[in-house]
This record gives sequence, C-alpha cells and structure tokens, in this order.
Amino acid sequence: MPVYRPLSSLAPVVPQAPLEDVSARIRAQGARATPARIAVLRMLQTASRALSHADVEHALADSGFDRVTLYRVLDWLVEAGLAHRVADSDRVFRFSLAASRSPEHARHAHFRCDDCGRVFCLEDVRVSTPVLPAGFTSKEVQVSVSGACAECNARPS
Amino acid sequence: MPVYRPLSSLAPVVPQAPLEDVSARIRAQGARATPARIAVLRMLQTASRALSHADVEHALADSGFDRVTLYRVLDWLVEAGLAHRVADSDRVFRFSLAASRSPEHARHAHFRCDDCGRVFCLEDVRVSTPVLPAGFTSKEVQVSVSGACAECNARPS
DNA sequence: TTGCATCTGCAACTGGATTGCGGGTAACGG
DNA sequence: CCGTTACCCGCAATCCAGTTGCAGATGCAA
Ligand SMILES: [Mn+2]
Ligand SMILES: [Mn+2]
Ligand SMILES: [Zn+2]
Ligand SMILES: [Zn+2]
Repeated sequence: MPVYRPLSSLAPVVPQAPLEDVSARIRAQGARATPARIAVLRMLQTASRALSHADVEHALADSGFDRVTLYRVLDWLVEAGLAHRVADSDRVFRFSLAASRSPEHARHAHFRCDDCGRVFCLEDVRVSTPVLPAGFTSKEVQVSVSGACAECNARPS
Repeated sequence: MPVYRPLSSLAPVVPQAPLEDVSARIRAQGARATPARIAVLRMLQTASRALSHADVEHALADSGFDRVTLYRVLDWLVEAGLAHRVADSDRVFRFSLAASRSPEHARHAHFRCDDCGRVFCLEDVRVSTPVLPAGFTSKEVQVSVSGACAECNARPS
C-alpha cells in the first residue's frame, strides 16, 4: 500500500485556468459559482492525472475549504456532468474532467502505479464499448491498467 | 445507489462443487484445508458472477463463520492465485475465480448494473493489454462496463 | 497421539465517504 | 444599490468496508 505523496512532488497541478470561463460554465448548469466550485474545477482543468479528494484537499489547503465541502463539490461536478469519477483499487475515488468537456479528455484508459499509487490518464489508449449480451445497455466503460510507472521502474527502489 | 439485495433473490449461487477436489487444491498451495476456505472456494467455483464479501457472508450465514475470517479467506485466495479481486465503483471488492484456474474464466470484462448493483462476468468480452507509454509495465488490466442489465431493462421499474 | 505453526474468533480500530443541521451567501428582483 | 431567499458551506457526528492485535483453537505432519 503506497504512502500518500503530496502534490508538490508530482507533476504541476496548480490551479490556473481562465477564471471567468469557469464561473460561467458553472452558472450554465443553473448553479452558484462559489469559490470552492471555481477552485476545484480550475484544478481539474489543468490536472494531468485523475485527482483524489486528498489531492484536492492538500492542493487547496491554504484556501481553507472544509473537507466536506470539497466532497460535495466533487459530487456536484459529477452530477452536473462536468467531471467523471473512477473507483481506484485502493478504494478511493479519483476525478477528472468529463470526456465531453474537452477533446483531449476523450474516453481513455487509466494507469495506476502499484508502487507510488499515482493514477495516470492514458490519453492515447482510447476505449470503445464492447458488444454486450442481449438486453444489456451500457452507459460507461472504464479500462484501468495497473503495474509500475516509468519513474518507479527507473528508481532502483 | 442500489440497495443491497440478498443472494436468494438472484441467480443460483449455491455452494456445490466436488469437495475432495477443492480440499486438495487448497493443500496444493501449502495451506490448511479449513471449513471456511473450502466453503468459499466452492462458492466461487459455482458463482456466475463476481461476489462481494457481503454476498459470501450472507450465503454462508448458517455456517457461522466470522466476518473477519471470510475477509481473510478471500484475501488468501487472491494471494494464492486462486481468485482475483476487482474494485467496484461502489468501493467494494468483488471476487471471482482466477483466470488461470479455469479456461472459462480467462481475462474478461465485467459489467456492473447501476440499477440492481450486480456485477456480471462478461466471459465473451476478452481483455488485452494495451500499448503503454515508454517505461511503463503492466501487471493487470481491468475493463468494467456500467449500465443496466437485461433484467432491469425488462422490468418497467 | 502429540506438537505446533497456522488459522480463527472477537473486539477494537482505520480512513474515506456521508449525513443533519444551523448559519452564511450568491444571485435575482426591485 | 439593498433585501429576500433558495442554495451552499462549516462543523460534528456517523457510516461502513475493510484491517489489525491477540489469545485460543485446530489441521496436519511426524
Ligand atoms: Mn482521465
Ligand atoms: Mn470475472
Ligand atoms: Zn509509480
Ligand atoms: Zn440490474
């Protein structure tokens, strides 16, 4: 079980995205553009990988948002169709921008490193809906690969 | 979020499989063939879908096995390579016979019904390892489709 | 049959996620 | 601008699948 590693030691996931744009997008869903929603959505937009609640909480620690508020914001984003949620093999949910919201976030596979615990978006590995048994209808397809990431393979350990 | 539904209302998942065979298979792993291990392994062998700890616990309620024992048996089965574990989108682990243990359990996709919460093994949907970024190595690939199963689609609801 | 490493039962614990509720505030109308 | 109010947030308690520690039981090889 990999230990938690703060975002600072990872790829840059700093909240920096067109502010007005983000607020407008939230209001377009018929909801209030609150500081918490804006901050989290901006973060997701610039994230290079799927973020857990803990990731968001640590990155936005200075802002002083309540833990529960961040849970609710993430839930709301999913419900509003702005983000999607995948259950990781370590029983934590990870969030990333919804496919429909940006072309580079089209349906793709995810990779979980068993060593460092990070989850990468494999943008190049596209996912297609398989043929299902009669009567079954699909809403979502998730492909998740586990193993060791490049960084962890390089490190002698 | 679908409510838990007891096994009795679902497909027949009664523990009935060659007893001696099962005991021998357990001992072949250098472990003791205890009642709990035998019962759980027999259950997995006849299950038509991936079982959660709760499924096993309810089905074997009469036997009086402790909750923790069943957790440990399931963990042991995975460690021994006799079963494999998939993390479901509702944050519960589900278990099924390992691919190497029976030809009909080759690497396949799983289907989760958002309505009734059941997880089906899509034996016909084979899974192959995708091409990964340089330096990445894979150990396991999981494909999980979500949507509505035939039964739930048929029911008017 | 006996020895003992392995396994089980029980109870306490963990950590991510959820819920209830009183107080706060974004957005709209005036 | 300011008042109103439905929506949102902070806080504390709670849930729940899964884990851990330890003392006692037991499968099985000798
Ligand atoms: Mn992604
Ligand atoms: Mn399966
Ligand atoms: Zn890694
Ligand atoms: Zn169903």
